[in-house]
Amino acid sequence: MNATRKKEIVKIAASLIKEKGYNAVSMRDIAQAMNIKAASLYNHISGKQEILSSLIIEVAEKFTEEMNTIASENLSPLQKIERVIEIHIDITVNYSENIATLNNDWMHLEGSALKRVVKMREDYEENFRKIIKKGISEGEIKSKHPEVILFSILSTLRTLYLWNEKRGKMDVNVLKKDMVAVLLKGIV
Amino acid sequence: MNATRKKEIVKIAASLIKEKGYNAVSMRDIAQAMNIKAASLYNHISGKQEILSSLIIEVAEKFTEEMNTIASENLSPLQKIERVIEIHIDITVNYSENIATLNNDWMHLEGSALKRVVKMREDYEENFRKIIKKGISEGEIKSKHPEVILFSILSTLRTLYLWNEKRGKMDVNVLKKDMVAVLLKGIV
DNA sequence: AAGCAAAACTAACGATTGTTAGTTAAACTG
DNA sequence: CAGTTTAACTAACAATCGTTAGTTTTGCTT
Repeated sequence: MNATRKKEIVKIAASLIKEKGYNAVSMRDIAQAMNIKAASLYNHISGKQEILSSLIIEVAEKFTEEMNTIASENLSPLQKIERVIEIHIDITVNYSENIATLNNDWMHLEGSALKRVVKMREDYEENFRKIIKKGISEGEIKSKHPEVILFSILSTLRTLYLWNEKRGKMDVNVLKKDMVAVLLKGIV
Repeated sequence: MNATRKKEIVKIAASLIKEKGYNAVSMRDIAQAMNIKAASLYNHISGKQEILSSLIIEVAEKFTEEMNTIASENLSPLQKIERVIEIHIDITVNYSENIATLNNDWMHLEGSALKRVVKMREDYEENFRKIIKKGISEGEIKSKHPEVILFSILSTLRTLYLWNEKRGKMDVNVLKKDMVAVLLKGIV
Protein backbone atom coordinates (compact mmCIF):
# COMPACT_ATOMS: atom_id res chain seq x y z
CA MET A 1 0.00 0.00 0.00
CA ASN A 2 2.32 2.63 -1.30
CA ALA A 3 0.56 5.95 -0.79
CA THR A 4 2.48 7.82 -3.46
CA ARG A 5 1.56 5.14 -6.01
CA LYS A 6 -2.08 5.71 -5.20
CA LYS A 7 -1.63 9.41 -5.81
CA GLU A 8 -0.08 8.64 -9.18
CA ILE A 9 -3.08 6.52 -10.11
CA VAL A 10 -5.53 9.21 -9.04
CA LYS A 11 -3.60 11.84 -10.96
CA ILE A 12 -3.45 9.82 -14.16
CA ALA A 13 -7.12 8.93 -13.81
CA ALA A 14 -7.99 12.58 -13.30
CA SER A 15 -6.55 13.61 -16.63
CA LEU A 16 -8.35 10.79 -18.44
CA ILE A 17 -11.65 11.50 -16.71
CA LYS A 18 -11.33 15.18 -17.49
CA GLU A 19 -11.22 14.39 -21.20
CA LYS A 20 -13.78 11.62 -21.50
CA GLY A 21 -15.88 11.55 -18.35
CA TYR A 22 -15.95 9.01 -15.51
CA ASN A 23 -18.05 6.34 -17.20
CA ALA A 24 -16.09 6.48 -20.45
CA VAL A 25 -12.80 5.73 -18.69
CA SER A 26 -12.26 2.07 -17.85
CA MET A 27 -9.94 0.59 -15.27
CA ARG A 28 -8.03 -0.87 -18.21
CA ASP A 29 -7.62 2.63 -19.67
CA ILE A 30 -6.18 3.89 -16.39
CA ALA A 31 -3.91 0.88 -16.08
CA GLN A 32 -2.62 1.28 -19.61
CA ALA A 33 -1.78 4.93 -18.97
CA MET A 34 0.32 3.70 -16.04
CA ASN A 35 1.91 0.90 -18.04
CA ILE A 36 0.50 -1.81 -15.81
CA LYS A 37 -2.43 -4.21 -16.00
CA ALA A 38 -5.86 -3.38 -14.62
CA ALA A 39 -5.73 -5.97 -11.86
CA SER A 40 -2.55 -4.38 -10.51
CA LEU A 41 -4.42 -1.20 -9.67
CA TYR A 42 -6.17 -3.09 -6.91
CA ASN A 43 -2.93 -3.42 -4.96
CA HIS A 44 -3.22 0.32 -4.31
CA ILE A 45 -6.90 1.21 -4.41
CA SER A 46 -10.11 -0.51 -3.42
CA GLY A 47 -11.91 0.18 -6.71
CA LYS A 48 -12.97 2.72 -9.30
CA GLN A 49 -15.18 4.53 -6.81
CA GLU A 50 -12.22 5.25 -4.57
CA ILE A 51 -10.44 6.93 -7.44
CA LEU A 52 -13.44 9.13 -8.08
CA SER A 53 -14.03 10.04 -4.46
CA SER A 54 -10.36 10.75 -3.71
CA LEU A 55 -10.21 12.97 -6.73
CA ILE A 56 -13.31 14.94 -5.92
CA ILE A 57 -13.03 15.17 -2.16
CA GLU A 58 -9.47 16.42 -2.36
CA VAL A 59 -10.49 19.56 -4.21
CA ALA A 60 -13.91 19.94 -2.58
CA GLU A 61 -12.24 20.14 0.81
CA LYS A 62 -9.89 22.79 -0.51
CA PHE A 63 -12.82 24.95 -1.54
CA THR A 64 -14.58 24.42 1.76
CA GLU A 65 -11.52 25.32 3.81
CA GLU A 66 -10.85 28.48 1.86
CA MET A 67 -14.46 29.59 1.93
CA ASN A 68 -14.68 29.04 5.69
CA THR A 69 -11.56 31.13 6.15
CA ILE A 70 -12.99 33.95 4.08
CA ALA A 71 -16.33 33.82 5.88
CA SER A 72 -14.64 34.24 9.24
CA GLU A 73 -12.40 37.10 8.19
CA ASN A 74 -13.03 40.71 9.02
CA LEU A 75 -13.67 42.08 5.56
CA SER A 76 -16.42 43.94 3.73
CA PRO A 77 -18.71 41.83 1.52
CA LEU A 78 -17.08 43.17 -1.63
CA GLN A 79 -13.63 42.38 -0.32
CA LYS A 80 -14.81 38.88 0.49
CA ILE A 81 -16.17 38.35 -3.00
CA GLU A 82 -12.85 39.54 -4.34
CA ARG A 83 -11.13 36.92 -2.20
CA VAL A 84 -13.52 34.23 -3.41
CA ILE A 85 -12.64 35.05 -7.02
CA GLU A 86 -8.94 34.86 -6.20
CA ILE A 87 -9.06 31.53 -4.43
CA HIS A 88 -11.08 30.05 -7.28
CA ILE A 89 -8.41 31.08 -9.71
CA ASP A 90 -5.65 29.71 -7.48
CA ILE A 91 -7.34 26.36 -6.96
CA THR A 92 -8.22 26.10 -10.64
CA VAL A 93 -4.64 26.63 -11.68
CA ASN A 94 -3.40 23.94 -9.30
CA TYR A 95 -6.20 21.37 -9.58
CA SER A 96 -7.74 21.82 -13.00
CA GLU A 97 -8.26 18.09 -13.61
CA ASN A 98 -9.91 17.57 -10.24
CA ILE A 99 -12.24 20.49 -10.84
CA ALA A 100 -13.35 19.11 -14.19
CA THR A 101 -14.31 15.89 -12.44
CA LEU A 102 -15.97 17.67 -9.53
CA ASN A 103 -18.10 19.65 -11.97
CA ASN A 104 -19.00 16.87 -14.38
CA ASP A 105 -18.95 13.59 -12.50
CA TRP A 106 -19.94 14.29 -8.90
CA MET A 107 -23.27 12.53 -9.53
CA HIS A 108 -21.47 9.25 -10.08
CA LEU A 109 -20.28 9.22 -6.49
CA GLU A 110 -22.05 6.70 -4.30
CA GLY A 111 -23.14 6.46 -0.70
CA SER A 112 -21.58 8.70 1.92
CA ALA A 113 -19.11 10.29 -0.47
CA LEU A 114 -21.99 11.58 -2.58
CA LYS A 115 -23.82 12.96 0.45
CA ARG A 116 -20.68 14.59 1.73
CA VAL A 117 -19.85 16.33 -1.54
CA VAL A 118 -23.40 17.57 -2.05
CA LYS A 119 -23.40 18.93 1.49
CA MET A 120 -20.09 20.71 0.96
CA ARG A 121 -21.41 22.22 -2.24
CA GLU A 122 -24.58 23.46 -0.58
CA ASP A 123 -22.66 24.93 2.35
CA TYR A 124 -20.28 26.65 0.00
CA GLU A 125 -23.12 28.22 -1.95
CA GLU A 126 -24.88 29.24 1.23
CA ASN A 127 -21.76 30.99 2.51
CA PHE A 128 -21.45 32.83 -0.78
CA ARG A 129 -25.15 33.73 -0.72
CA LYS A 130 -24.82 35.23 2.75
CA ILE A 131 -21.94 37.43 1.67
CA ILE A 132 -23.93 38.73 -1.28
CA LYS A 133 -27.04 39.38 0.78
CA LYS A 134 -25.04 41.28 3.36
CA GLY A 135 -23.48 43.31 0.56
CA ILE A 136 -26.94 44.21 -0.71
CA SER A 137 -28.36 45.11 2.69
CA GLU A 138 -25.33 47.27 3.47
CA GLY A 139 -25.67 49.05 0.13
CA GLU A 140 -22.30 47.90 -1.18
CA ILE A 141 -24.03 45.89 -3.92
CA LYS A 142 -26.73 47.48 -5.99
CA SER A 143 -28.70 44.69 -7.69
CA LYS A 144 -31.67 43.26 -5.83
CA HIS A 145 -31.67 39.62 -6.87
CA PRO A 146 -28.91 37.81 -4.97
CA GLU A 147 -29.54 34.54 -6.83
CA VAL A 148 -28.74 36.13 -10.19
CA ILE A 149 -25.48 37.49 -8.85
CA LEU A 150 -24.58 34.25 -7.09
CA PHE A 151 -25.30 32.20 -10.17
CA SER A 152 -23.55 34.55 -12.52
CA ILE A 153 -20.29 34.77 -10.59
CA LEU A 154 -20.21 31.13 -9.55
CA SER A 155 -20.85 29.86 -13.08
CA THR A 156 -17.93 31.86 -14.36
CA LEU A 157 -15.63 30.65 -11.61
CA ARG A 158 -16.66 27.02 -11.86
CA THR A 159 -16.01 26.77 -15.58
CA LEU A 160 -12.75 28.63 -15.38
CA TYR A 161 -10.90 25.33 -15.74
CA LEU A 162 -12.12 25.10 -19.34
CA TRP A 163 -10.37 28.32 -20.25
CA ASN A 164 -7.27 27.89 -18.19
CA GLU A 165 -5.39 26.23 -21.03
CA LYS A 166 -6.26 29.01 -23.45
CA ARG A 167 -5.12 31.46 -20.81
CA GLY A 168 -1.67 30.92 -22.26
CA LYS A 169 0.78 33.59 -21.32
CA MET A 170 -1.58 35.61 -19.19
CA ASP A 171 -0.17 35.93 -15.69
CA VAL A 172 -2.29 34.64 -12.83
CA ASN A 173 -2.26 37.99 -11.05
CA VAL A 174 -3.35 39.81 -14.18
CA LEU A 175 -6.15 37.33 -14.61
CA LYS A 176 -7.26 37.89 -11.02
CA LYS A 177 -7.34 41.64 -11.50
CA ASP A 178 -9.25 41.40 -14.76
CA MET A 179 -11.79 38.92 -13.47
CA VAL A 180 -12.46 40.96 -10.35
CA ALA A 181 -12.94 44.01 -12.54
CA VAL A 182 -15.28 42.30 -15.01
CA LEU A 183 -17.33 40.45 -12.41
CA LEU A 184 -17.70 43.36 -10.02
CA LYS A 185 -17.77 46.43 -12.25
CA GLY A 186 -19.07 44.97 -15.49
CA ILE A 187 -17.80 45.82 -18.94
CA VAL A 188 -19.44 49.11 -19.89
CA MET B 1 -40.28 5.10 -39.33
CA ASN B 2 -42.70 7.28 -37.45
CA ALA B 3 -41.00 10.64 -37.06
CA THR B 4 -42.97 11.73 -34.02
CA ARG B 5 -42.05 8.50 -32.25
CA LYS B 6 -38.41 9.26 -32.86
CA LYS B 7 -38.88 12.68 -31.31
CA GLU B 8 -40.44 11.06 -28.27
CA ILE B 9 -37.44 8.79 -27.89
CA VAL B 10 -35.00 11.67 -28.22
CA LYS B 11 -36.94 13.70 -25.70
CA ILE B 12 -37.09 10.93 -23.11
CA ALA B 13 -33.42 10.18 -23.67
CA ALA B 14 -32.57 13.84 -23.22
CA SER B 15 -34.03 13.97 -19.75
CA LEU B 16 -32.23 10.78 -18.71
CA ILE B 17 -28.92 11.92 -20.18
CA LYS B 18 -29.26 15.28 -18.49
CA GLU B 19 -29.40 13.56 -15.10
CA LYS B 20 -26.82 10.81 -15.49
CA GLY B 21 -24.72 11.57 -18.55
CA TYR B 22 -24.63 9.83 -21.94
CA ASN B 23 -22.54 6.83 -20.99
CA ALA B 24 -24.50 6.13 -17.83
CA VAL B 25 -27.78 5.84 -19.72
CA SER B 26 -28.30 2.52 -21.49
CA MET B 27 -30.61 1.74 -24.37
CA ARG B 28 -32.53 -0.42 -21.92
CA ASP B 29 -32.95 2.59 -19.61
CA ILE B 30 -34.37 4.64 -22.47
CA ALA B 31 -36.63 1.80 -23.57
CA GLN B 32 -37.93 1.29 -20.03
CA ALA B 33 -38.78 4.97 -19.75
CA MET B 34 -40.86 4.54 -22.91
CA ASN B 35 -42.47 1.31 -21.70
CA ILE B 36 -41.05 -0.74 -24.55
CA LYS B 37 -38.09 -3.10 -24.96
CA ALA B 38 -34.65 -1.95 -26.04
CA ALA B 39 -34.76 -3.75 -29.39
CA SER B 40 -37.94 -1.87 -30.32
CA LEU B 41 -36.07 1.41 -30.28
CA TYR B 42 -34.28 0.31 -33.42
CA ASN B 43 -37.51 0.50 -35.42
CA HIS B 44 -37.21 4.28 -35.11
CA ILE B 45 -33.56 5.12 -34.74
CA SER B 46 -30.33 3.72 -36.11
CA GLY B 47 -28.56 3.55 -32.75
CA LYS B 48 -27.53 5.33 -29.60
CA GLN B 49 -25.32 7.73 -31.51
CA GLU B 50 -28.27 9.00 -33.52
CA ILE B 51 -30.09 9.88 -30.32
CA LEU B 52 -27.10 11.85 -29.12
CA SER B 53 -26.49 13.66 -32.39
CA SER B 54 -30.17 14.53 -32.97
CA LEU B 55 -30.35 15.90 -29.46
CA ILE B 56 -27.26 18.04 -29.73
CA ILE B 57 -27.53 19.22 -33.30
CA GLU B 58 -31.09 20.38 -32.79
CA VAL B 59 -30.09 22.95 -30.20
CA ALA B 60 -26.67 23.72 -31.66
CA GLU B 61 -28.32 24.80 -34.90
CA LYS B 62 -30.69 27.00 -32.94
CA PHE B 63 -27.77 28.83 -31.39
CA THR B 64 -26.00 29.17 -34.72
CA GLU B 65 -29.06 30.56 -36.47
CA GLU B 66 -29.75 33.12 -33.79
CA MET B 67 -26.13 34.21 -33.56
CA ASN B 68 -25.91 34.65 -37.32
CA THR B 69 -29.04 36.77 -37.24
CA ILE B 70 -27.61 38.97 -34.51
CA ALA B 71 -24.26 39.29 -36.30
CA SER B 72 -25.94 40.59 -39.43
CA GLU B 73 -28.20 43.08 -37.69
CA ASN B 74 -27.56 46.77 -37.56
CA LEU B 75 -26.95 47.20 -33.86
CA SER B 76 -24.20 48.54 -31.63
CA PRO B 77 -21.90 45.94 -30.03
CA LEU B 78 -23.53 46.42 -26.65
CA GLN B 79 -26.98 45.99 -28.11
CA LYS B 80 -25.80 42.82 -29.79
CA ILE B 81 -24.45 41.42 -26.55
CA GLU B 82 -27.76 42.21 -24.96
CA ARG B 83 -29.49 40.23 -27.71
CA VAL B 84 -27.08 37.32 -27.21
CA ILE B 85 -27.98 37.19 -23.52
CA GLU B 86 -31.67 37.22 -24.36
CA ILE B 87 -31.53 34.45 -26.93
CA HIS B 88 -29.52 32.29 -24.55
CA ILE B 89 -32.21 32.66 -21.94
CA ASP B 90 -34.95 31.90 -24.44
CA ILE B 91 -33.24 28.81 -25.81
CA THR B 92 -32.38 27.60 -22.32
CA VAL B 93 -35.97 27.85 -21.19
CA ASN B 94 -37.19 25.85 -24.18
CA TYR B 95 -34.38 23.31 -24.55
CA SER B 96 -32.85 22.86 -21.12
CA GLU B 97 -32.31 19.09 -21.49
CA ASN B 98 -30.67 19.46 -24.88
CA ILE B 99 -28.36 22.14 -23.55
CA ALA B 100 -27.24 19.95 -20.67
CA THR B 101 -26.26 17.28 -23.16
CA LEU B 102 -24.62 19.75 -25.52
CA ASN B 103 -22.50 21.05 -22.66
CA ASN B 104 -21.60 17.75 -21.03
CA ASP B 105 -21.63 15.06 -23.68
CA TRP B 106 -20.63 16.65 -26.98
CA MET B 107 -17.30 14.81 -26.80
CA HIS B 108 -19.10 11.49 -27.12
CA LEU B 109 -20.26 12.38 -30.60
CA GLU B 110 -18.47 10.49 -33.36
CA GLY B 111 -17.37 11.19 -36.91
CA SER B 112 -18.93 14.01 -38.87
CA ALA B 113 -21.42 14.96 -36.15
CA LEU B 114 -18.54 15.64 -33.77
CA LYS B 115 -16.72 17.76 -36.34
CA ARG B 116 -19.86 19.65 -37.17
CA VAL B 117 -20.71 20.53 -33.58
CA VAL B 118 -17.16 21.57 -32.76
CA LYS B 119 -17.18 23.79 -35.83
CA MET B 120 -20.49 25.37 -34.88
CA ARG B 121 -19.18 26.04 -31.39
CA GLU B 122 -16.01 27.65 -32.69
CA ASP B 123 -17.92 29.81 -35.15
CA TYR B 124 -20.31 30.88 -32.43
CA GLU B 125 -17.48 31.91 -30.15
CA GLU B 126 -15.71 33.70 -32.96
CA ASN B 127 -18.84 35.72 -33.76
CA PHE B 128 -19.14 36.66 -30.11
CA ARG B 129 -15.45 37.55 -29.93
CA LYS B 130 -15.78 39.90 -32.91
CA ILE B 131 -18.67 41.72 -31.30
CA ILE B 132 -16.69 42.22 -28.10
CA LYS B 133 -13.56 43.38 -29.93
CA LYS B 134 -15.57 45.88 -31.93
CA GLY B 135 -17.13 47.12 -28.71
CA ILE B 136 -13.68 47.66 -27.26
CA SER B 137 -12.25 49.41 -30.31
CA GLU B 138 -15.28 51.70 -30.51
CA GLY B 139 -14.93 52.56 -26.83
CA GLU B 140 -18.30 51.11 -25.87
CA ILE B 141 -16.59 48.46 -23.73
CA LYS B 142 -13.90 49.48 -21.31
CA SER B 143 -11.92 46.35 -20.39
CA LYS B 144 -9.00 45.46 -22.58
CA HIS B 145 -8.96 41.67 -22.49
CA PRO B 146 -11.72 40.38 -24.78
CA GLU B 147 -11.07 36.75 -23.81
CA VAL B 148 -11.88 37.43 -20.18
CA ILE B 149 -15.15 39.09 -21.12
CA LEU B 150 -16.05 36.41 -23.64
CA PHE B 151 -15.31 33.64 -21.19
CA SER B 152 -17.06 35.31 -18.33
CA ILE B 153 -20.34 36.02 -20.13
CA LEU B 154 -20.40 32.76 -22.07
CA SER B 155 -19.77 30.63 -18.98
CA THR B 156 -22.68 32.23 -17.24
CA LEU B 157 -24.99 31.77 -20.20
CA ARG B 158 -23.95 28.19 -20.88
CA THR B 159 -24.60 27.00 -17.35
CA LEU B 160 -27.87 28.85 -17.08
CA TYR B 161 -29.70 25.55 -17.56
CA LEU B 162 -28.48 24.41 -14.14
CA TRP B 163 -30.25 27.29 -12.45
CA ASN B 164 -33.34 27.39 -14.57
CA GLU B 165 -35.20 25.03 -12.24
CA LYS B 166 -34.36 27.12 -9.20
CA ARG B 167 -35.50 30.16 -11.11
CA GLY B 168 -38.94 29.27 -9.87
CA LYS B 169 -41.42 32.07 -10.09
CA MET B 170 -39.05 34.58 -11.64
CA ASP B 171 -40.46 35.78 -14.92
CA VAL B 172 -38.32 35.28 -18.01
CA ASN B 173 -38.37 38.97 -18.87
CA VAL B 174 -37.31 39.93 -15.36
CA LEU B 175 -34.49 37.42 -15.59
CA LYS B 176 -33.37 38.91 -18.92
CA LYS B 177 -33.30 42.41 -17.50
CA ASP B 178 -31.41 41.34 -14.40
CA MET B 179 -28.86 39.29 -16.28
CA VAL B 180 -28.18 42.03 -18.78
CA ALA B 181 -27.71 44.44 -15.89
CA VAL B 182 -25.38 42.16 -13.93
CA LEU B 183 -23.31 41.04 -16.91
CA LEU B 184 -22.94 44.47 -18.48
CA LYS B 185 -22.88 46.85 -15.55
CA GLY B 186 -21.57 44.61 -12.78
CA ILE B 187 -22.82 44.54 -9.22
CA VAL B 188 -21.18 47.50 -7.47
C1' DA C 1 22.65 -14.67 -0.19
C1' DA C 2 18.11 -15.67 2.17
C1' DG C 3 13.78 -14.25 3.41
C1' DC C 4 9.96 -11.48 2.89
C1' DA C 5 6.72 -8.08 1.68
C1' DA C 6 5.14 -5.17 -2.15
C1' DA C 7 3.54 -4.97 -6.59
C1' DA C 8 3.32 -6.77 -10.76
C1' DC C 9 1.26 -10.59 -13.60
C1' DT C 10 -2.35 -14.22 -15.99
C1' DA C 11 -6.81 -15.91 -16.14
C1' DA C 12 -11.27 -15.84 -15.39
C1' DC C 13 -15.96 -14.57 -13.30
C1' DG C 14 -20.61 -12.63 -13.75
C1' DA C 15 -22.91 -8.62 -15.22
C1' DT C 16 -24.02 -5.26 -18.53
C1' DT C 17 -23.48 -3.04 -22.93
C1' DG C 18 -25.21 -1.88 -27.96
C1' DT C 19 -27.02 -4.28 -31.48
C1' DT C 20 -29.04 -7.95 -34.74
C1' DA C 21 -32.17 -11.73 -36.29
C1' DG C 22 -36.33 -13.64 -36.47
C1' DT C 23 -41.18 -13.53 -34.98
C1' DT C 24 -45.67 -11.91 -33.44
C1' DA C 25 -49.14 -8.46 -32.67
C1' DA C 26 -51.26 -4.02 -34.06
C1' DA C 27 -52.98 -0.86 -37.11
C1' DC C 28 -53.65 1.25 -41.31
C1' DT C 29 -54.95 0.69 -46.63
C1' DG C 30 -57.46 -1.01 -50.32
C1' DC D 1 -62.42 -8.00 -44.53
C1' DA D 2 -57.99 -9.32 -46.79
C1' DG D 3 -53.45 -7.68 -47.30
C1' DT D 4 -49.65 -5.11 -45.94
C1' DT D 5 -46.93 -2.17 -43.48
C1' DT D 6 -45.58 -0.58 -38.77
C1' DA D 7 -43.99 -1.45 -34.40
C1' DA D 8 -43.81 -4.23 -30.80
C1' DC D 9 -41.74 -8.67 -28.97
C1' DT D 10 -38.17 -12.75 -27.49
C1' DA D 11 -33.70 -14.44 -27.76
C1' DA D 12 -29.22 -14.13 -28.42
C1' DC D 13 -24.56 -12.35 -30.02
C1' DA D 14 -19.88 -10.47 -29.20
C1' DA D 15 -17.64 -7.06 -26.67
C1' DT D 16 -16.49 -4.76 -22.65
C1' DC D 17 -17.01 -3.71 -17.89
C1' DG D 18 -15.26 -3.87 -12.69
C1' DT D 19 -13.43 -7.08 -9.91
C1' DT D 20 -11.35 -11.43 -7.64
C1' DA D 21 -8.17 -15.39 -7.08
C1' DG D 22 -4.00 -17.29 -7.47
C1' DT D 23 0.82 -16.84 -9.08
C1' DT D 24 5.19 -14.81 -10.28
C1' DT D 25 8.45 -11.19 -10.20
C1' DT D 26 10.67 -7.24 -8.03
C1' DG D 27 13.26 -5.09 -4.66
C1' DC D 28 14.29 -4.10 0.05
C1' DT D 29 16.03 -5.83 4.79
C1' DT D 30 18.88 -8.55 7.48
